[in-house]
Amino acid sequence: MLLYNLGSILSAMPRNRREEILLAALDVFGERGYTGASIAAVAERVGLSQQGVLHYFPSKDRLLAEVLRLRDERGLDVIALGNSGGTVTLDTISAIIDYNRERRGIVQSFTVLSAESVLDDHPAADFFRDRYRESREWMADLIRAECGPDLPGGVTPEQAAPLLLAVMDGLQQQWLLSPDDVDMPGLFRAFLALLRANVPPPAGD
Amino acid sequence: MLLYNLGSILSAMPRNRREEILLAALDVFGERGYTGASIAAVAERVGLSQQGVLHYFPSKDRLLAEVLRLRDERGLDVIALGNSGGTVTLDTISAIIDYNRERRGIVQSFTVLSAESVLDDHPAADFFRDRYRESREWMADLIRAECGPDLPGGVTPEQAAPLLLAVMDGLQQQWLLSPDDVDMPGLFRAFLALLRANVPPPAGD
DNA sequence: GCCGCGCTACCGAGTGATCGGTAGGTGATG
DNA sequence: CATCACCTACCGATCACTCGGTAGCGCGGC
Repeated sequence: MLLYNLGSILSAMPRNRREEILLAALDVFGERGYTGASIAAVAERVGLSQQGVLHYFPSKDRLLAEVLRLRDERGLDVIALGNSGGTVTLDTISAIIDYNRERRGIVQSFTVLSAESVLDDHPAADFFRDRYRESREWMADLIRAECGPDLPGGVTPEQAAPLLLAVMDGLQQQWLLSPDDVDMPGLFRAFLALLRANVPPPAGD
Repeated sequence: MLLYNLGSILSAMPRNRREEILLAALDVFGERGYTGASIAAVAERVGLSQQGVLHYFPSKDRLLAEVLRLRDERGLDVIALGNSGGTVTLDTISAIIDYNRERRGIVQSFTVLSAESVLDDHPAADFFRDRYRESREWMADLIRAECGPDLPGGVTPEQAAPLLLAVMDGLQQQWLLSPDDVDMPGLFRAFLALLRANVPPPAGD
């Protein structure tokens, strides 16, 4: 579910130490997972001591929270940026996935963190639970607007929405493991083709 | 020691220590992830010392490897169980997902471990990479056998296979976070309906 | 029958490394 | 003189893993 989370934010030069740390932390979380990551590793990446990082963020949990908050704040801009002025469509999302293929680190960070969040008492659980809920609603609206209320096979937009998010997540998972075997953008477009297939409704109507 | 005898009397199925450890490890890995899990936690769950566990499995990596092997065996059992003697179909997979809903711990273990495997140098990376590759081929065959070579929207079975696996994984992710909001089996069947939208339902039976 | 011998199944104690986090300081800037 | 930025030093906990045992069991020899 890497929708808001595009990489363009990260390529920008960090303005201050705080932000520098947040960017490094996102990288490290993506490489080792939240549990496996250490504050010291983040510190090393920005040329600080571990306590230097703790000066800006009082705990590892808070650091994670701020990393996620940063993506939330900035990510919405990116979608607006992706199709300047127009409405978001399924093709916009498709374009985002195209772009994601070149930002493996970011994809991995969010895939890892969201998957890890299902662990017992994980500090990011609420974040991702809310995020999925919002995304499902948003996607259902988007699908209905584009495909109408009736999808092939009698599927509803409310059903298609979690399926679409699942496809995004699942494809990222497979792509991260075998980038050469899995054509993530092509497969996502194939899924869109399933949604948009013109199939005569089974019975009357 | 009398304790051993007592233990085997109390447990319904007197399994050996190795297997006991593997089952406990699967649980612990599912709850804390591989990185976050400790050998000591596994040991405590089976009433051994940490060194007792290391007596059976020389390292944490090896323990993980054996756990995954066990899970694969069990998974095959479930498939065989789901349709005794017959060929595996998409509905068989659907039945497995029904069954999985009542086995949250197992689903979580496997979801967490597979997601974690995309981390750099993760010991389960090869396992899951191979497993996905095999599953994609197997699923493509299965879809072709059931839906023919042409799916709605011009999608091929080779495209539908990774999509189906992605849907399974992604739905598990959402379901684990919000079990009450996500009807995993129903949504999976909705995806199957998308795949079968233009094929007439099989006659007979 | 019982005695030693090797084998399995563990455990207690400890290794060095690393973890997240605290306490208290220093030096530069204002 | 105060505040910020960041440090050294340290803490207790925990990590995977090693070492060196010991207790019980089966087995062969006498």
